[in-house]
Amino acid sequence: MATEFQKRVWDALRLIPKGRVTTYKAIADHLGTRAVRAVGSAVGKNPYAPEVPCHRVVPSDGTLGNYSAPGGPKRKMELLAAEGIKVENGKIAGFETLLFEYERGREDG
DNA sequence: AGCGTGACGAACT
DNA sequence: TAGTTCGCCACGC
Repeated sequence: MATEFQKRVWDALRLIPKGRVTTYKAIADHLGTRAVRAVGSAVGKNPYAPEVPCHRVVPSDGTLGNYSAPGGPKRKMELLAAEGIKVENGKIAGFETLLFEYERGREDG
């Protein structure tokens, strides 16, 4: 079994719509933490790989980042391509456009 | 309880 | 623009 923190992360990944991508920063902020490291670490420990779209998570840099799964970042790129997300030169095509953000109940905009 | 590491981020040089 | 460094929180030993 995993810790509560990890479950928070994996649950957040499931909120990512298909054909979209999010950033570790967004998740970290969504969880209320500032350590994107802790998030990435939890994502990497994601045992529900096919159930949790960990491949839809990318750094704020717009790059693929890393991938612990058997295949490496290359496999991650193919997974994104299967979602309709194209990757060029190891970076997300239209990253800022496909970027998905979590709602925080903001009303001021 | 303390030290080192990690699927990152932002600032500095 | 590119490379390097510190900080962050949680996990494992």
